[in-house]
Amino acid sequence: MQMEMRSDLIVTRFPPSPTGFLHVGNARTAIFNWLYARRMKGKFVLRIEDTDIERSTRQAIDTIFEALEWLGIDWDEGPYYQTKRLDIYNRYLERLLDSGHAYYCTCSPDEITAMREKAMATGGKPKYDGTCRDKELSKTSGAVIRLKAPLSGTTVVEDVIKGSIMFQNDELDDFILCRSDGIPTYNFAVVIDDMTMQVNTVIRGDDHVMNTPKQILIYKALDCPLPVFGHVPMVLGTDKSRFSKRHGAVSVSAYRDMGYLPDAMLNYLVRLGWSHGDQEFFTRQELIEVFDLEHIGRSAGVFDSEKLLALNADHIRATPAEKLVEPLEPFLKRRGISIEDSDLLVKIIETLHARSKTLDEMAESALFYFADEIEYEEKAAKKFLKPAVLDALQLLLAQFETLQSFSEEILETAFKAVMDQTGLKLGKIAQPVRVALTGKTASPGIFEVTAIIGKDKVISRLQKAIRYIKDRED
RNA sequence: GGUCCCAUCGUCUAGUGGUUAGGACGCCGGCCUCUCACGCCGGUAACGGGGGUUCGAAUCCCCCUGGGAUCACCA
Repeated sequence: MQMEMRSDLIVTRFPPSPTGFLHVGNARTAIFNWLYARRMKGKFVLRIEDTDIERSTRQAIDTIFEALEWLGIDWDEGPYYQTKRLDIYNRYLERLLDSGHAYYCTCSPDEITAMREKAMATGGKPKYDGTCRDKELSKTSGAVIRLKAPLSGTTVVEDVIKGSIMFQNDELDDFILCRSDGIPTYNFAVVIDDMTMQVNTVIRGDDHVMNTPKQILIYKALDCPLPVFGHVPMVLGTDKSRFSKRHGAVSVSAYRDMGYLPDAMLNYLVRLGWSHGDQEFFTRQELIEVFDLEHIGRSAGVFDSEKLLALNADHIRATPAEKLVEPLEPFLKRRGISIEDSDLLVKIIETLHARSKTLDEMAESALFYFADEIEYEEKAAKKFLKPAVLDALQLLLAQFETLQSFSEEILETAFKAVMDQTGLKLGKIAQPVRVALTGKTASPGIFEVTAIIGKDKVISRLQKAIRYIKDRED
């Protein structure tokens, strides 16, 4: 094979077909390709495989772009669209026809089906029988173009992940390169695209291994150097079948909407099927620095949403509160809350930081800070808003009313004073106050909560609690 | 069914002939503590089966079993 002087620049690609949302499994192969390109200081190209005109939609394309953008995956070249490259495919088709590596076939779909069924019935392989292979037909409308594939010998896929995989050529048949409507088929378009886009590293899903020998045959017919192939194992659901809707959320956007951080998603998806010793947590930058193809595993992996959730919590915790303001906003807005004071929001986030596994959960937990009126959880009120704490609450209210500053330190001394006066321990006072201020039995620290809610609201919430207790006393 | 791939705790995995088989998620205890979390400490749990090779196999070979992928004018 002729080796022209090509640079050793690594070129990878991600070629989604726009027939739906971005599936996490596809996202993972996109991530592998992207990370490898970044790691190798190479190039990552995006290509839209829209030759299935029936099922491809503009909306799907936009959804995929959005999901990639959210994940922080950027591309250096493209997006290319296969439907805009028809003339390029035709040029190579001509070349194959001229060199005798391809031929026109006029067998009808019905005839093909018939020969396939016949072969099945007689125990043979359901392949095209080569009826038109040597007829040297010329172009006619309705004809397809087939590859004149070798009848014997072997084709070996040197896979960087799986090792070498050998196929007998007689298992393959003269598959179609170009459909009767002039649109190239997947296997042909992929090869021409990868070739002309200088893609030299093809990392893709396991489900493509059976296509690879066919594609290699096309490369060879064109006398072109082969790219490096690497087939990554599939993502499975808990029942070990291909990860799909019935297992739960499968689209990247769904996880975005549930309040996952893109870096957590990235981290999880990469770690599913790739490892770096015992390390579990990776920042985006770390991944770019250490990702490699050698440590991609050979076996399929089950998508574990529990682990993703835990990892998301880790990433939330590792993100400074200021950086969470923007991503959190949509989740607040969804609950009718819009924040003009981002300093306040930072303080709020700091109290929820270690307590939230998702942004959605964080927004939900933050609700009491903004409420005009606190609704008590029934059990909480019943357990803590009792006459026995009335004195303490009233004393605390009196303390608060005299306070000029509402800092955590000063608040703490106010609580101390009430503890001394009543002889109650902090826990006995903090819980009723917590219910009064948040409506719940669990919340961030009582001093920070009190400080953030602020004097006016704290006083009115305390007054409401006192009234509540008195009302029930009667 | 043909072809191809895969096989370590429930799950993600480390491991590349000699380890008390390690880590993480989950789960179960404990500590911390104003609640809930976080954090910390501890525990639970795995080499699918059978043959080889070898002084010695999770590691190498074969068979079986089990799982998965794919067999289109879809990608």
